[in-house]
Amino acid sequence: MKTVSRVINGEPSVREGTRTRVVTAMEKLNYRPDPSARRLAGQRSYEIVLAYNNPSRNYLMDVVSGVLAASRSHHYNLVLSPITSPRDIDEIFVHAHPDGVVLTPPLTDDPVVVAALNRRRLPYACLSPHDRKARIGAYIDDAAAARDLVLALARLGHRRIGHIRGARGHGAREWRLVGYKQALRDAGLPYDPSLVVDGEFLFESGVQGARKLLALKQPPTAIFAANDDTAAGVLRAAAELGLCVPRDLSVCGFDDTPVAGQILPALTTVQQPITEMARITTLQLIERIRDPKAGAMERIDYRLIQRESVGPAPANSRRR
Amino acid sequence: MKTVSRVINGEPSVREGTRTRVVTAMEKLNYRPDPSARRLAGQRSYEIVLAYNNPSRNYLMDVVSGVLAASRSHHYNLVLSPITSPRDIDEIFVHAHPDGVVLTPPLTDDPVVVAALNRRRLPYACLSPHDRKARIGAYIDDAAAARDLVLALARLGHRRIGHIRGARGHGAREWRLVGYKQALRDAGLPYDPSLVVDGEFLFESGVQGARKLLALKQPPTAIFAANDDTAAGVLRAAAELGLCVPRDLSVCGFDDTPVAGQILPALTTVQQPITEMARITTLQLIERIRDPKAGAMERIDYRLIQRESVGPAPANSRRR
DNA sequence: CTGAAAGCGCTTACAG
DNA sequence: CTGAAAGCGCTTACAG
Repeated sequence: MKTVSRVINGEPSVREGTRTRVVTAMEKLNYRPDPSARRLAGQRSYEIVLAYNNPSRNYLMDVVSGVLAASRSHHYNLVLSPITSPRDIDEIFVHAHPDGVVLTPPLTDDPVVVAALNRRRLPYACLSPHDRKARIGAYIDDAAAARDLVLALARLGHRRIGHIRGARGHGAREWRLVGYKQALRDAGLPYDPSLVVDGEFLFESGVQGARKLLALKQPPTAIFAANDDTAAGVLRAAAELGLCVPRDLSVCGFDDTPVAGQILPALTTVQQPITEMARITTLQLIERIRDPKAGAMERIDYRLIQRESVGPAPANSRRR
Repeated sequence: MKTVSRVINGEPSVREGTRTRVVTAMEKLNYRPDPSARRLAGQRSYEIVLAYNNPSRNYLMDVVSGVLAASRSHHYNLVLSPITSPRDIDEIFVHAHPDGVVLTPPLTDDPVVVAALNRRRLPYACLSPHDRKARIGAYIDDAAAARDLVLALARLGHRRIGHIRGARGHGAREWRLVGYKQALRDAGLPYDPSLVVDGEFLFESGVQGARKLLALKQPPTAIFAANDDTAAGVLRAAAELGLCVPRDLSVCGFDDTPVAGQILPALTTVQQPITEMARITTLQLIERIRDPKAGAMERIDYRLIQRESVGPAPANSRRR
């Protein structure tokens, strides 16, 4: 019995001949280990919780695909845990006794959540956290991507470039602002705080933010929205004001969600491979479950996507 | 022991006083039944599989929310099962031994899938199937909703109304065409097959379909797209042709996805409460798991959403 | 490297 | 209505 168990779980100390005989017999009998029995006897759940409170459906489904792929390939089950409030992080454990947790932003940087996990000594991995040190998971270099985007605007002659920020608590909010400022420095443009307004990664914050920016005495000729939904809101506000994009105003987003390619004009944006990032994050978690010292924070490549929403700065603005 | 088990599982034959004593003790000890042990001893998984092959992320996440809500409230776990090919329906059972399955379109009407489930005598419920008889689950009256939409176009003076259909295999594709034809009859308009083109519920099919329709000798003045993504594609094609919506062309979609309210112009569409429908569908499944004769097919209400993409028919078209 | 025993924490008959 | 026994199908020590 123990020998068969060893073969199933890929443990050492089984002679090759014995292993082969066991595997052959398993195939012949079409034997599948009973998950419930393994869990009960082994005192582990083989469950991975995906904790989320991110409202974006597109983002979440891409994450789910990646987590699912990684967990299945290692015989883990996925348990979805929408977190209504970070204080309710413990409600996870009512529905599951997971072997590990995958955190999505902004839960990745929520002190209450992280403390609860640490207290239980439960392994966890983070997708796109703000704080990348002492964490395992995956991320893209948001700052570099934002810098590339804004630098491209500057090269097209834009001198006043607005930024509508992401939602508080999201690491991406901070890193994308860092990249924005870096690009201004690199392009020799001044940093004007009035050109940076708050946002929430939502369509509505794009509308509000753009209205505020475009009402300035010296309005921007380009707006870098923290994500595509926000950028879509900017397009809406621009249309309301009778501005033509990109002739009168350049706009860029971030994420390359489906809407980015479908909206008019199509958005220049940054593509991040969310499914792949989620898969890698989950793989790190699984390594850590096996060995508390294993797992790393992996950097994943992003890609700039050039579409219709960006053009040269209006001629009159250049003369200023 | 048996008595406690009865209390936990809400079974009869426990004196009220005894029940209270058990419940009090459970709370005092913060006792939670071990799911693995229940599964092993009870020979059931307490798992519900959500099977899907629908590419729309928005739709799927709404479905997940509803299925999750219903299954949690009845102590079931949700297992996500993306079905690459209907022939691979059996791959579900590699990862789970579910007590029941929730089917989403177009799997709801896939004969291979349904046959596999019947063969295993596994309870299942359907969300928006084409065939509503002999099924349990939830649906909206797609035909009535489509009829309302198209009738509204006719009342605005449109006499040539195009339709871009949904994807093959989806019940909604058929029912929405039924409603379209019904509206034409009700409005006394002829049915012209050249005004109905194929589609796949995708942005790209909207672009292609609209190009085809607008290239007709007598092009339509209004297009009813089978869903919002398709309608977004229609807007794109219209813009390419220099047509102004709704002045030159009226467009309506279906589903009221986020893009419907964000696109320019915002789409007139039908809102269906997908999360609620998924919740009800799962509840039907849970009833059927308990009793093979229980469960029903519930009709859920839809709502017409009037926005900017629909207007009166162009004056010259009325003179025809 | 392999086998026999004990036990994971419940549910299911079954006896009272 | 309640209790004691057996068993669900594995894994974990432990002996050889």
